Amino acid sequence: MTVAQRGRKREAARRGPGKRAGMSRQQVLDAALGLVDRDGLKGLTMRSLGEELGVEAMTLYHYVPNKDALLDGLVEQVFTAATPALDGAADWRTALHTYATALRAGLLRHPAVLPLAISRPAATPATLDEVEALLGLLTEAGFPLGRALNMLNSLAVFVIGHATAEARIVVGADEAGGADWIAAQAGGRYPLLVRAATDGAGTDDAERFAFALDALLLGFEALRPE
Amino acid sequence: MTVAQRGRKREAARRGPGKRAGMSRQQVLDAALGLVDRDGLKGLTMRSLGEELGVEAMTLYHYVPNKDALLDGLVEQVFTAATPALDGAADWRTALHTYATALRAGLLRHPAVLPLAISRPAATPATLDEVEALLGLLTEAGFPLGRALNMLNSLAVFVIGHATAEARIVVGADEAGGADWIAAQAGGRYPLLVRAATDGAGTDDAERFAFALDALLLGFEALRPE
DNA sequence: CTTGACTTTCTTACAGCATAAGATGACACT
DNA sequence: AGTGTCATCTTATGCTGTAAGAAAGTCAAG
Repeated sequence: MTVAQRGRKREAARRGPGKRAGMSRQQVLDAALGLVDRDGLKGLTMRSLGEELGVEAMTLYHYVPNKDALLDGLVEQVFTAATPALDGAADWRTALHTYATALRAGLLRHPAVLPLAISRPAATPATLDEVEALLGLLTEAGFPLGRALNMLNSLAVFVIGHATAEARIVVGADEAGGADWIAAQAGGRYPLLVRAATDGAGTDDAERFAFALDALLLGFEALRPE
Repeated sequence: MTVAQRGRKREAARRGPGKRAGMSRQQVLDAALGLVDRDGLKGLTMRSLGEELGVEAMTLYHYVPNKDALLDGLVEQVFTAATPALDGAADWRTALHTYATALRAGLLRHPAVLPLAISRPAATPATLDEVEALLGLLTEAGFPLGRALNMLNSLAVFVIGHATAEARIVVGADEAGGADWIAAQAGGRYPLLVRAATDGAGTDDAERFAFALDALLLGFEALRPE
């Protein structure tokens, strides 16, 4: 589509049927992720991905049963890369804090994939390892198993949700929802909102995340049995 | 609610150009929401929506500039309906609790729309009123304005994220991620996860939401200045 | 060295999608 | 009666995912 795309595309070298391009599912996923990062979700079509790899679109169906599976693979990919390695023993509070912070950072490296992430469960070996380890820490600390699981799930939802909200991926993005807009909506009806918008108060994403994360973990602590 | 929503499609009565069908943006949105509730996001096409309303697809472009705007309208619709009316003075804790609980319930009435909701900001009059009121409560309680805004945003993200995760809208849904699956993945590698899965521990969505909400609000309280 | 199965790729084709452009008729004013 | 504006339909275009099958390479067995 763009100049950049033409630059990146492999020289297609007019291959006939039978001539192998030598690909793997992993390469397909990598290329797809790159494409999504560059052109957004809408930029990922079987045709464009094929072009990226110097291959016809239908060839991809040999590595992936259909496009939905490709998207699932993308999410899996992102999660695996974003899941931090937990280095041994720490108290559960700092472990969860580290986990959440690293996960957020990792997810924000591929913002366009996030809308897919919330509705698709990603159970990769990496995440399972992580969850198991964290469950160990939490149960040791006195949380019942079910509650510990709830905590981890909530934390994951929390991080993914925040990351998704931060990366406002509005496809047809042409919004103008600033202070002026709010003020125009109804003059004196929203004094606090207008003040906040003009101040720029409460707009720092990282700060909001840090604050809310602290609050959540503090709340978990407060609700700990014993 | 409307005729279309009840599933009774209008008889298309072969209308010529110029013959009015007498519609409104609101009717279009209502029909679209009904269609999405019934057939899912993929079931909503301009053609199907037109058929639902007894009208050609292109006619819809008179009420909506393009499909993306239609989707935005859908989100707006759902949020407006889901935003609870806040009845006057209460302490901020219970106000936020009520707000979050009602919002979750409202959102879950249209699960298929939720994947759209996280990435699309919905600033409707109803939500603005609500936010302004809650901001009032929070600043009165001693929270700085920026922090109060952060709290509300985080709470919204929290609720939307939870609701979206609850309504697992995997389009090509054919997962089997139960205890057996986890066990099969790696025999004794995930003892806690397997135990949780077989127990069914930590699987109640409503309970998880209630618990995490309590934790978050408790954390907010703990981080309150003064 | 030939044969035949299997794998990977390409080719062609189709139905469905959003939507651009413009024709058509009906109503509200003048 | 004439004119303009609005709501609708008609037609057409270039996308999309993917089904079906042909072609060419690789490889194992006879």
